[in-house]
Amino acid sequence: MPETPTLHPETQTHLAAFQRGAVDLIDEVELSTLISAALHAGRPLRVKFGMDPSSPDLHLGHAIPLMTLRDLQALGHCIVLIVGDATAMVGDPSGRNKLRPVLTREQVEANLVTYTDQAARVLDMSKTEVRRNSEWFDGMGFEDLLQLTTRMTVSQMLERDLFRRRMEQSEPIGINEFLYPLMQGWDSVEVDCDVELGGTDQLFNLLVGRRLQEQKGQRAQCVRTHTLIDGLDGRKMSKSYGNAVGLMDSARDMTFGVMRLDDTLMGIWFAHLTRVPAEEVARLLAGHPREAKARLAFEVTAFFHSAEDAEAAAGAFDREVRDKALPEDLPEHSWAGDWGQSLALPNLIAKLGLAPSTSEARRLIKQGAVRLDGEVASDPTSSLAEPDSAVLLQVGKKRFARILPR
RNA sequence: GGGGGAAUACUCAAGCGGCCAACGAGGCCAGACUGUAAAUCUGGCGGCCACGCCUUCGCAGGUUCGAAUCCUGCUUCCCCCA
Repeated sequence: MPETPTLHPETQTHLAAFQRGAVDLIDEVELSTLISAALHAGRPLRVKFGMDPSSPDLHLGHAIPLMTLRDLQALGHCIVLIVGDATAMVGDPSGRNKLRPVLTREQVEANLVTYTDQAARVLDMSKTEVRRNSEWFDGMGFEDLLQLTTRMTVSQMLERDLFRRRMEQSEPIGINEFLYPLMQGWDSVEVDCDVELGGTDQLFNLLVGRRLQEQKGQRAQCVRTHTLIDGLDGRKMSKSYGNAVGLMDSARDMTFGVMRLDDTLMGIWFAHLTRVPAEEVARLLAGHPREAKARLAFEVTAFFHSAEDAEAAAGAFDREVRDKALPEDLPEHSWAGDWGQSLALPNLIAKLGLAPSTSEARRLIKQGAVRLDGEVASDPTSSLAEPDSAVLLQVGKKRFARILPR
């Protein structure tokens, strides 16, 4: 980013908060003017951020913009969180090549609660303005809707690469999906937005806001996009890929999760999810990757939990994974009455939930993944007799159970 | 309104009427190796009272000794023309 030496230092500080981690910043000059004007007038900027009410489980990918919003909040700006309850009934086409399922109002409300609970781990919700866009869309009549649609043409819509791609691949595009960018843009008009934040996949939608505001005679909002963070394995982070670390995860899960991160992604994670100074990050990355990652895991975990919890989790990781010791809180199961004198090993494993089916359990046994008191049990036809003392059953590296006598 | 296509396991995607629990890829699981990963190598991925049995290829029927493969109807989607 080119420094602009003529800026007032305070303006510079505020601008830096927007710049940090930004991919697109439209337009930087506009924004710095806006900032200094706001500072001068002693008014906060209205920074809009739309939540996606269709996926209530937040993960670290979602934390990236929230961290920025947090910084802005600390600088005194006003965060306007838009709950797209009206848009949710349209279905956001972003990032999906398929039509999205449409949500009901009830689902949206339920998701909103979960969402804000989670966002509160990063943001000060008491200082956050939460608006539902049904506030203005519910009252809109058919004529107003038509008016809205006249503001853009089909070819303008098709500029969006996602739509174009879907056209080319003969995949369906619902007419309602064209409404989505318009609605999102209209939100900006309604809340008199100064700056809108969104993922890089949102750029098109964000720019529609500029267009609509100008058409309505408002000052066009500035737009700032952030990286969509990759998941642990480099693919887009998503719960459905199982490569995500959730914001509500326990300190332990968070630490263990981050430690699974691909080495090459550590730099990005440091930059976006921690506020460790850049020089220090560089130093860490130059050192042993394991140390760097341990630090990353600590920073992230400590932020969402506490330094103590993070340390404890790090300790557990070292013991259990590095030193291959047993976890401290092994699930314990007593020998059940209806298991008889002895039970076939595959069935036992399935009953304890260590494998989804006896068939799967058999495979695991054949592959040498199962240990009884540390001894590999590789015969799927073997069975375990009711024990007189605790027996340790291990399936793979992560699944354990202690079987106790009745 | 007319015409032409498509529906297969988590995803993508093969599949001559028998040799199909169904090629392949991704993904996932396990083992080895490691710095926790990644990469690499190996094996596996419907279920069960398990050398056998049962249920799968959009849904419902039918033809056949035998169907994911043929026929009929239905449902959903896509494309083209109007």
